[in-house]
Amino acid sequence: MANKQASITTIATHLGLAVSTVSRALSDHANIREDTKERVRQMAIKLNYQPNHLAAGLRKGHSGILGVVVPHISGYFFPTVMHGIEKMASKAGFHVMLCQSNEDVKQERANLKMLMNAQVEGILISMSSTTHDYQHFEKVQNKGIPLVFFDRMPDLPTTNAVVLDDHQGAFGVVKHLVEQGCKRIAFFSGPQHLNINKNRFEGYVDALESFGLLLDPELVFQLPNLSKAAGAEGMNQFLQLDSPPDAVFSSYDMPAVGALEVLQERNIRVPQDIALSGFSNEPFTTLISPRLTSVEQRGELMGEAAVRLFLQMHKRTDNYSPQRIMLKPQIEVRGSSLRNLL
Amino acid sequence: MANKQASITTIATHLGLAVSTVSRALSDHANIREDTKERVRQMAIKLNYQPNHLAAGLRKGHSGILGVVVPHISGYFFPTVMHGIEKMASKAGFHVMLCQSNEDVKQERANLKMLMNAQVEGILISMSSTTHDYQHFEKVQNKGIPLVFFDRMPDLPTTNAVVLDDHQGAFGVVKHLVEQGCKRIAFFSGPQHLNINKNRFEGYVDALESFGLLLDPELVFQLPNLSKAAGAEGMNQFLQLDSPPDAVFSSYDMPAVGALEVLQERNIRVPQDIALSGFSNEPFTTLISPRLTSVEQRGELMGEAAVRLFLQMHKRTDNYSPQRIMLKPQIEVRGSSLRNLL
DNA sequence: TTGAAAGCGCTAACAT
DNA sequence: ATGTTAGCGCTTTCAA
Repeated sequence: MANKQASITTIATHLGLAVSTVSRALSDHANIREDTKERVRQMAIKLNYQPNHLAAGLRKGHSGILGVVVPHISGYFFPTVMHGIEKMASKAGFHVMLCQSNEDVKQERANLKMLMNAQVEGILISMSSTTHDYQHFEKVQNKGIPLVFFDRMPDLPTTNAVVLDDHQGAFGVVKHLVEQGCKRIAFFSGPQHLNINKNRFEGYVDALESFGLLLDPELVFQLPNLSKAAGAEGMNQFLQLDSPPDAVFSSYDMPAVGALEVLQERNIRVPQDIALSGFSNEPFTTLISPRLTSVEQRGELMGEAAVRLFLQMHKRTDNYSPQRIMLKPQIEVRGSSLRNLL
Repeated sequence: MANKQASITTIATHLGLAVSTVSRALSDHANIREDTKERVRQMAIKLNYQPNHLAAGLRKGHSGILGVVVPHISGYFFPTVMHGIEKMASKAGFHVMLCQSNEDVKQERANLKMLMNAQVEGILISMSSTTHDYQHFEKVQNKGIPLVFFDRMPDLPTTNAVVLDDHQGAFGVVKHLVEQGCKRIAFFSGPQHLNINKNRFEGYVDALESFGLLLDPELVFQLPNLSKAAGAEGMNQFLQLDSPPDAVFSSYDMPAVGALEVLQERNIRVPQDIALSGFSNEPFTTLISPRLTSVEQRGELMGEAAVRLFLQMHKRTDNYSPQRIMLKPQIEVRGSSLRNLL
């Protein structure tokens, strides 16, 4: 029962007007008589006219589309960021085109290419974890398409990005643990080539130094992945040490749960014997017992800020000095690390 | 440093060929000499040519874009579905354009309009909870644009949809609870105008009847929202009854956690005194203690199936008889409801 | 205030 | 095997 698509031309013919007049009437151009506008609007409704963005975009030279590439649409963090992006973008009149790289550089490259073909006016991207060279990013920038990274970014002088201050987040957690009387603070670390993990680790190291604690390599566990099992493995390893830690700070929440389960099985008290903290503030942190101390990543804010940065770059096409926006993390102290309950 | 966009015309001029030849060469048309193709390809690379999808779409009369509308990009379920959608759509060569309605009909209408303007070739949508009239859906269908609902759908004869068999899921949970020896099974119900909640409730009711249990209205609590607090409220209400339930089945996971916390505070044992089940199988169900029995919703599968259904409809533009795909739920039995541990 | 006409980049008849 | 040409639906000079 498909109606034939009504176009501006259709309206024009029906009304005995020129297409240009109709076009202007529809975009509320000043030099069109009000009654003409009204007639056009009525006819548009009558014919169920829908503007064709493709045609308008082609003619005007911009598509009104904003491209987004995430490593994956799952878990808690990325959807939250996307929520912020979509909200802000649609408010600014942009359509969001979404891709996932599945943590694979090849797909990431394909995604960027495809988005450029779709004539997006900008791309917001969080790098895949397998991305080590950045030529595909340069290609985008060379085309003059604003490229904004969020959360995961390459460390280049040309990088525009919105990131969490992971260093400060990690530093703050360690500070808190020290205040709770912890002296041997262990660390679960993620893959170091991602800026976020590097910064979390450095925040941990710097905090130890600041508070006069030694960095013991035995107390740093490289997570093979970000699962509960990985955390359990790390925890078991720590417990075999001659002098086990009195706190474990995990770069991610899920491994912290793995650690917690190991501790509960062995009847080691949390936080009294070993305090625990994660990072990301996933919703489940408040559902487990004890509740898990963690660092809020401000995903929605991050998404909004990324769009805002894009909008800035979009305005000034002249040479624009790269900008990095650092969001302040917020440490959510909960039962897993809070010893002084009074 | 923005390169001037190279077009097919640019390539043609550089090579002294006609645009049509270049166009054909690039799409690997049979009637073009191999060496010509090669020259064109080389020049395309040299000039850093990127095809313009807008132009191609306009000319060919289809955009290669698939529109998706979700109530919100947050929580666990919708991102999971989107993951499946994006995966499948990109495999089929479609770009995904994403909107959220924020559970607001007005925004939902605006989203559909916008997607139609963007000339999407189909729309996958999960209805907002405030949608009660369906005219905007009919508009889409009248334009001949395939419209596929997932999870939340209007009950119309024209509805194409992929949904979970919520009735069967709920029935199965009650059956399991009965098998665990529960006799007074209470229910947390969601807003009844959404098909999913209606079906879950009916599954509960039908199961009670099947197993010879009476439906006691006192044991049905209408959730004011889907929060932990709502579940706690319902649980407290049940506990004040003269004869409280020995099982609570919540239409959603989060309220079940609220109920669990109330029970733990009062030292009521789960599952021995009161068994508990949720619905949705959110990741946190395996992180809390006891682990929460729940119903897996197959989000990724649902997304994939929705795209597949769209692809079917897309092929046959002739009159297509509406199809509804029912995904089989899977009941994940866990500690919160498992009494016979041997 | 309105109209005529060109053209965005591409594809697809229809030539040759 | 390649070229010529028209046109997708829209915006925007330029002209009236």
